[in-house]
Amino acid sequence: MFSSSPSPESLPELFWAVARRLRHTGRETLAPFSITPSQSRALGVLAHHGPLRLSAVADHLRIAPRSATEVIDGLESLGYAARRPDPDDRRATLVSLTDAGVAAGDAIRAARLAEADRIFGSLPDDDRATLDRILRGLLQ
Amino acid sequence: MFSSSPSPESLPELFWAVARRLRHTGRETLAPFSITPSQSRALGVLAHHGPLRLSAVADHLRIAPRSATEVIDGLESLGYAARRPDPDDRRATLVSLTDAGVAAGDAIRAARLAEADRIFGSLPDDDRATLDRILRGLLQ
DNA sequence: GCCTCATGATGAGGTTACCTCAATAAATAG
DNA sequence: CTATTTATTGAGGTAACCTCATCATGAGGC
Repeated sequence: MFSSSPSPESLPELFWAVARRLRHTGRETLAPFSITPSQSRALGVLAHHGPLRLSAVADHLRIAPRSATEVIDGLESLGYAARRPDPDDRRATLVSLTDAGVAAGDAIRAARLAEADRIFGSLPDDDRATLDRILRGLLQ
Repeated sequence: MFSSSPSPESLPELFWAVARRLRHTGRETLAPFSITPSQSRALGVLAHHGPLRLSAVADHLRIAPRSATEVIDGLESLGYAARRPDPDDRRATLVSLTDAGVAAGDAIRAARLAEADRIFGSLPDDDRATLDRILRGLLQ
């Protein structure tokens, strides 16, 4: 059905080929939790920072505030997050994880760790360290 | 407006941070051509393979045939591609690049090369080779 | 030649993850 | 007290995919 893909010849192409593979296994990791990638990112942010305003969630996810509303809507309908008014500012809404949300966050984190290990764990230690160093360099 | 991003602590996170940067500069590279990334991919495929059936384009892009129809619609409305009936099969449509399409393809290719050089060219030669080797390993 | 089944493209309609712009309410500065 | 700013959300839009149904054509069996 699909043409055989030629092995990528330039670094960007190679990089994107690996990204595609990572995205694919990432989707598989998330599938059992029936959570979307962006919801899982938001869940991670809330697990890490505790209750946040919607605008703060948007900030951390680097998306528009309006988009954070949607992501949190999703998490709320899954029973993983809850909104409550910010006692300090009646315009604002605080989002926090429910117990189920915390549990899901832990499970997803564990699954992600296993996934990372499955993919990057195949590399020898020094390659992992080198990859880390080079990628960090590409980030400036 | 945005929170300062913490430096990623795991390889996948690091990888995605680099991907985000690459995607961003990729968008900037493509912007002057007012072509979308998927249209540019299709243009590349047509430049490389010559006239193709829509289904073959879909194959190379690894998308559903129906989606190739849309991408080619876009390229056609930009004046970069043209449809004509396949003389060998009256069900099929051949897509080929117009002169403008070929020119745009060349310009985009050059811009992409410059972009890759700007990003990966900052690495020392041996790092580039090592990155190439490690990424290839991650592809299996 | 006719019938059935496979194939190529596309219409209709859906999804995800974003976006902008406008509205509303509440806070704050002058 | 008024003007401006801020926090969230409704309305509506986009890109890049998808599936399913439709329609024409091609190809094989008899």
